[in-house]
Amino acid sequence: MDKVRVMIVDDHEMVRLGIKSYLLTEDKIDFLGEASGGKEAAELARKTQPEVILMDLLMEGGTGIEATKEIMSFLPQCRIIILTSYYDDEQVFPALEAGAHSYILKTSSATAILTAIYKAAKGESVIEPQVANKMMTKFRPKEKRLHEDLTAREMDVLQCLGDGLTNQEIAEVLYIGVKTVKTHVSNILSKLELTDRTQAAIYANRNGLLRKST
Amino acid sequence: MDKVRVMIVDDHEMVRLGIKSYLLTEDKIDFLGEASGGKEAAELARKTQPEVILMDLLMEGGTGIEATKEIMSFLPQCRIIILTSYYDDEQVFPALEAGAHSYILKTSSATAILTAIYKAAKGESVIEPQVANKMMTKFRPKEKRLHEDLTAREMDVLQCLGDGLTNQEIAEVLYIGVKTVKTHVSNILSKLELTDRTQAAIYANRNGLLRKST
DNA sequence: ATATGCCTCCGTCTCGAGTCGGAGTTGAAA
DNA sequence: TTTCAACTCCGACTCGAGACGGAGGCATAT
Repeated sequence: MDKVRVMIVDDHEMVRLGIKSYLLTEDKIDFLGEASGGKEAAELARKTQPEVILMDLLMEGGTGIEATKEIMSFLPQCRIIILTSYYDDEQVFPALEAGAHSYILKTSSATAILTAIYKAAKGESVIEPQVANKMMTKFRPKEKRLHEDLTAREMDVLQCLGDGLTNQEIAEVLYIGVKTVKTHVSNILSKLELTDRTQAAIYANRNGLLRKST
Repeated sequence: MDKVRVMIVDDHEMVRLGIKSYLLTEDKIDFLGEASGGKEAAELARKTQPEVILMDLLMEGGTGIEATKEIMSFLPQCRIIILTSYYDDEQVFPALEAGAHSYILKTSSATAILTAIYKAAKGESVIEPQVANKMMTKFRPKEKRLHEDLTAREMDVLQCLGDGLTNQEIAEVLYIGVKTVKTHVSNILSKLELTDRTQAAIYANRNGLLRKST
């Protein structure tokens, strides 16, 4: 069997150093190079055509998700292993949707990561048990992303609710009548299956649906 | 000048590898060893008497805070540099109170970390600008921890508010009358300088004041 | 041309939320 | 013992919230 062609993407120089120093001691690994950001990663992947990419999720200037999508678009046979620090990351799903192949934690031992690389090269997925649990809990259809049924205007109102504004205040912010605000609020509560504005405010806060100007 | 005696504490094997591989190339660094947890760190520190310790904040089985406290108790002249992944960490203050000397992010370059080590050895502190900003925002007296004026019972009610319960539901949960709940809610709004339960619910959610059973 | 969906607004009605003032109980501190 | 803070409860009052039904304007799709 040939060497496995691997590249690393991570904005933490230390993490790159750590992985690299380990990979270089393995004679079945062909270390192609490293990148510190999404754009750089795509370029490097285009040049070196890796079989496996170790990709950090959280990077400054664009997440690993976008990089994953881009790379998958021109290198679909490439196996991308997501490396992340926390298992309660909200980005597990987007990552897997983007085409990530495995999802492992940085707390894993170096040997576990090596194993993941070899498995990925053979087409096998590696998902941490902790991450798998999160996935299962997220798969309940109800609580998933209920607010995507909202219209644009309703989203505006919901964001105001998340800031604790009264109907009157919302009306002033959005330049509409109080009655109109009430209509929107009623529709929001109905669509989100909630009973009052307080629960809507909590929903907005827990799902990060807030105005930027806050 | 003598070599700087340094040890590493981190439960991520890769991070230890990365830092170690870098430190070993520096001839002004005397690398004493590494530990993966708080207890192990304290033992190693006792044996090797390091001048500088690079300590991860988030570790399985006890945070770096406790380890920092323990080490400072028998090695007060030791400079402990906290290494963390995120700057919005709630543990900045506890860490500094525990005796941490510097607070830098893992996103820092390897050279920046080296600089921090040398500065720490000379007694200088290094605080990331992002962390410093967080500190400043936390220091504003108003918005600081306004909810610590609340009584125990009021905290109970606030936690229920944070879950979106009505007065009636809160009364049932806490085995008290609705009127009593109203009294508590009024006092809470007054103490937190808010106008209605919705804002209280937002406050509770943004400050992590929620019931564990949720 | 008709239909559909969204945004806007109106009036009415009910009900929970919140304020205000007052009051009894307990337990701990002075 | 007295004092004080916290928890509890009451009644009466005001007001915003939310439900419900109805309606017109406007854009897009069919």
